[in-house]
Amino acid sequence: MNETAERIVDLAELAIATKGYSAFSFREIAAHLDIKSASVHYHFPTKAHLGLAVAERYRARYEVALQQIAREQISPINALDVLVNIYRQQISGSERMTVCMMLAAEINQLPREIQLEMRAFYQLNITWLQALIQRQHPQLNVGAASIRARQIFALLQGAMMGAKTQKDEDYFEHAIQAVSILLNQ
Amino acid sequence: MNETAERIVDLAELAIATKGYSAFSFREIAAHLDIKSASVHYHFPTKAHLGLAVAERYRARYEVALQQIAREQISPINALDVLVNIYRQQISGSERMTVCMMLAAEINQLPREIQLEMRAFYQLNITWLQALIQRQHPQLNVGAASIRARQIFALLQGAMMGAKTQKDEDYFEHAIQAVSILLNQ
DNA sequence: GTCTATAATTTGATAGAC
DNA sequence: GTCTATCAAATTATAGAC
Repeated sequence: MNETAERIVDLAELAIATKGYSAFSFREIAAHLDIKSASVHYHFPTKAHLGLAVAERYRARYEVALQQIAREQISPINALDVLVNIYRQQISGSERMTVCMMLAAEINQLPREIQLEMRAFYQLNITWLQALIQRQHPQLNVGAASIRARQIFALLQGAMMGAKTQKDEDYFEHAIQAVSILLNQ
Repeated sequence: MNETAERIVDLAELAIATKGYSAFSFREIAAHLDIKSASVHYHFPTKAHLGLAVAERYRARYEVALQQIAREQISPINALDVLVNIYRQQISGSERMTVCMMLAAEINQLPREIQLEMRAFYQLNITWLQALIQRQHPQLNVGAASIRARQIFALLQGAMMGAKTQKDEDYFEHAIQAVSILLNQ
């Protein structure tokens, strides 16, 4: 992927995170780059291709970031804090939601490949959280840890959605206070 | 609002909950009623009017339902269970998300009036939950109860989003197990 | 209250020149 | 790799007949 393609994906990611997949357009991306929409089609033949590129890169980055956290061998509590911070940074100080939240909400409207990519993103987060929970509670079995992981991830997603809807970053901070409650249960 | 207008709002609500505000169209609603889109415009001059009608009715129904639960004087735990059930019923056995979740995700794209309506819907739920939490924990101050309310509501929203994204109703059931954990903290 | 007809705009996408 | 030009379709919305 060359530099222009990369910038197209950057802008598409921002547009998806802010307006959603249904509402963003090739012409809008093109205008930001001072080129024509036909040129965007040169790099990504269809909207589905561009959307998939955004989703794939988004997941790949999380995969790297999550592995990085795991390698640092910090405590589960601190590791979870780092993850929360990654999400916090995405939404703070802007109208942006996250790619994950927007594509999750629009799941029924997405091309199949992007749907699968989103499910993989969810699974990546859940699996990582599950391992973290088992480090914190070595006696817990996989099933119980997986359930706890879903609770924490749901909380995180809901916290972001509420904060953006209410335009109130405290909403996020208040909601995620429950993350450590759930981790330590 | 006459019968046709009511059915238009019904279909618009389903369309918004399934595809979102950006993606639903007057023609689609009209087709389901075997009329033309111009006739839909007779009942609701603009898309913003129709969207607002959906949001207002949605909130009004919750207002009634929540008051009803409060009147029944059941325990906070059981009352919370009834609320969870209302959300569960909306999403179970279909591709539907909830109106609240879809409009929350699309908040940046919505006409101002619908944005305000959505914030009011959030506030309605939070306030109700806060009162419920204070019944369960009479010693808790308002601020702490409000924070706990946000946690529970975030969890509920995230649980629905995850279940629909993963097409896995167990995701919802697993995630909302944390509701009682948070209530009893 | 519903229709036909249509305007004005936007969108995803393609053909072909440069 | 970007452009012009264009297509086909969809969208919100309005005018005016019935």
